[in-house]
Amino acid sequence: MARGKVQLKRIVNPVHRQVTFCKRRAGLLKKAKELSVLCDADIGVIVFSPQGKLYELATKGYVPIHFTCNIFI
Amino acid sequence: MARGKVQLKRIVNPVHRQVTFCKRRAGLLKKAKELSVLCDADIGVIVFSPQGKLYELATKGYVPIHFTCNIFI
DNA sequence: AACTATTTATAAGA
DNA sequence: TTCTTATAAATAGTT
Repeated sequence: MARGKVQLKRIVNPVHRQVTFCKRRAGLLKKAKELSVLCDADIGVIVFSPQGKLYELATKGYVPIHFTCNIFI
Repeated sequence: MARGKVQLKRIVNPVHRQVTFCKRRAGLLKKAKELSVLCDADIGVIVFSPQGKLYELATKGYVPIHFTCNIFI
């Protein structure tokens, strides 16, 4: 986005990919929380790394989403 | 964000809130899809309106998230 | 982990 | 209510 347009395909370089993953994961969470507050909505964001690790969850009132989705997927 | 900073609290005006909900919901989904593609991650985004209606889901490979979360939450 | 140059998202307006 | 545009926010590349 900044110094160069984003190419919408998998980032090949592992270091670059990891950095982008962290940055954009934080950005996505922030956006989700903003939407939740601004519009009075409940939102769950579930992110899995390629290794299948559950990374985060943003929700306003549904804590059970965490466990439910984690178990059944 | 544009013509005026965002106030991070519930938008009182229903029309304004609905418009913002639609716009930001689309934005959140786009961001989720980008993160998924760029970083090879699986992501689920679940949005409930204040009335409890399930609005969308963005995921790369886990269609079952839809049904699972919808049922158990 | 900080810093910008830019791109992207979007609030307000048309 | 879809389109525009001025501006805020996110972030790619860099340090």
